[in-house]
Amino acid sequence: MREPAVTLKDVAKLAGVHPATASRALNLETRLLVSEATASRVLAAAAELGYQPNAVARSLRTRRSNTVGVLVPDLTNPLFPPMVRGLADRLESHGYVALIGNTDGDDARGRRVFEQMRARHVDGYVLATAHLHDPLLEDAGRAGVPVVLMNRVAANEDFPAVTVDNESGVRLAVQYLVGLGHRNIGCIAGPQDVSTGLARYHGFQSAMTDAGLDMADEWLAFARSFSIDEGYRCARQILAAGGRCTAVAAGNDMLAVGCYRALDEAGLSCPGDLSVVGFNDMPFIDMLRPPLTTVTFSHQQVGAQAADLLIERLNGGTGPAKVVYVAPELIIRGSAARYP
Amino acid sequence: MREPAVTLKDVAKLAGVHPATASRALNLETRLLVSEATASRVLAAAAELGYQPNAVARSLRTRRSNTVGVLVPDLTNPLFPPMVRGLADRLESHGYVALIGNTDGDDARGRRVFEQMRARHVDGYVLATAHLHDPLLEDAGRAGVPVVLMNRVAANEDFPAVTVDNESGVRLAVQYLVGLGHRNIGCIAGPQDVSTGLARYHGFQSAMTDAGLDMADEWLAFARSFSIDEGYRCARQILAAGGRCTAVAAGNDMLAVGCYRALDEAGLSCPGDLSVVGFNDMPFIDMLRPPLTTVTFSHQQVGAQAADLLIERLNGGTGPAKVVYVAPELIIRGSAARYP
DNA sequence: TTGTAGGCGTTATCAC
DNA sequence: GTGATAACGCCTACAA
Repeated sequence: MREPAVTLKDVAKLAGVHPATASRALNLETRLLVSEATASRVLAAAAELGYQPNAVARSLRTRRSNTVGVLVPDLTNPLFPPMVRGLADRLESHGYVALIGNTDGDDARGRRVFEQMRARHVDGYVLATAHLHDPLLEDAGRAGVPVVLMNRVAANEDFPAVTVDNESGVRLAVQYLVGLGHRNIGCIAGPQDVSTGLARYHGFQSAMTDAGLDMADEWLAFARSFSIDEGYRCARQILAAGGRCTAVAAGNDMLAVGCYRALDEAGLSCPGDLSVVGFNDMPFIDMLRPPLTTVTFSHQQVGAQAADLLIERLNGGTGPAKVVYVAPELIIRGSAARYP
Repeated sequence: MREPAVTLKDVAKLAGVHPATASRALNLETRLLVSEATASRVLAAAAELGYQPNAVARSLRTRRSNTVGVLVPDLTNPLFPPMVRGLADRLESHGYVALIGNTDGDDARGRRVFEQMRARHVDGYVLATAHLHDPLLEDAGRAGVPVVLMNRVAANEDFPAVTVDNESGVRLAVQYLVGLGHRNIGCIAGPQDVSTGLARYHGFQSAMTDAGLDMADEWLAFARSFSIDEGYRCARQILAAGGRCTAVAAGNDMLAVGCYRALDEAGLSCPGDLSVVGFNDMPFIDMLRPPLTTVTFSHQQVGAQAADLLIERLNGGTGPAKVVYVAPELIIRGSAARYP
């Protein structure tokens, strides 16, 4: 039933050469070490037998695997699939395959997957899960494995990273709300231990200050994760605080969706009773009721750039870590209205 | 900079035993072959050095990898992330890690990823990409690697599989439309070379026949993929055909979303001008405008069951392939209205 | 109970 | 240019 795999030795025998020679002929880098004639004989033999090199054995010998570990905090957040796609496409075109791991925001799980990947000799990592101060990053740094951060950055800039300019993005959103006449603006901030949560909150603060507006504590809530549930919880908290909060800036679209749910449940309307802006412009968010006004950027591009940064490292590139900031753009849809 | 990895030999030396003994002490299965005392000495040494077994070497030796290859047609379809999550969770609890590959509906790409995974010695596959007649499946069968199908099944029932009962699901949806008074019901069918597309179309046909209704060719369109774009194209085609089609059953939610877009663009309203029902109840579909009436089932459960079926095979289970059908349920929301 | 030896499939480093 | 040999790190008969 189970056909024994054809190995290099088989190819060599059929071609009438030594396995080492066959190996040289089969690898582009070493093919020039071998005579034209034998090379083609080996290639023919390989084709005839349907030879597929055993990646595991090769990896053991070469200590490389042409494999990249990708850690994502939450695949069910539609933001990430396009990013992963941009990343995997680019990696693939350079001969690498991406191993995707979902951590569900669980650090312990993230570490397990990370170690598993290391045990499998991944050549590098792309982490979309980084905390500001992340022990995983220190370990990775110590192990000397190239690491690139995606979507999030770390507190120190030791690692190459790609992210949207979060602060500017939120400023765009808040300025827009202010321009619509809003003065009492609340904020559902994301987790403050990851860069996206922190930077967006900072952007909110500075935009409010610039506009000469005060931030009311009761209209400020911190989500423990970028999830719909947490957005819902925070929105209820802000709603319960009462007062005349007329607009809310959410730390990302998932939180904004949670906010929609809270409004629905309270019999309130968006943007009639409350204007809402999000961040990320994730897929499908334009089809909600109302379509969400949010901050957009190219997710695929973030992934592709992360791949580029990693490949640079994998090719031996050194020097200071590049941190790439992708430009955000406000995309105006229907979730924010003029006030009064 | 790069610390040399600690190996079994290091552990053995520190514990003052032979590497073979260390190996036995470290593996649960063989630990009983070693004296209590030395076992704990080895374990202590391993802990002290932070020993992590080299999975590549182990895999080369044992021809197993505790690794499962998962092929998904489109990660950006929100249906799949929860499935993958249910699958990965269950696999992980049995000591396996899932390698996720996205094929983007591209067969050639799917094959490349499949081969890559095979070269990495995955112990089995979970394929959500299967065509009715899929050469990949034959190859896999010949190679003797356990394969389980997820979401889709193959034409022959040689492979264990988990899927929702597509035919019944669509019948539920069509019966509902009929109950609302619709007589002129169209269909945006999915690709007919995959089981979901075919079975749902069959369900549509039989439900129409049972209801004593005729299917009009001009209100029938076949999508080339389960994508928003194709749903849009098909909906425009049906709209252009004119006549009095008052309801449409879409092959899945992505197609229904495309249908929404076509209606929007034509200045038509749903469900006012056209009732629409979908299939899958994918995440976020309940928040669209209008919330989609669709056929639901537990995505995580499909993934978890697929994992169970595979694990059974991996544990040497044999016998005829089980095909598990998960029960569908109609979930009524706002996209279908009474007619007239 | 522990040590020895061999090999999984490749590739790198020697010789020839 | 090609062949022989060793080694990557681990596991497992077999021997002691």
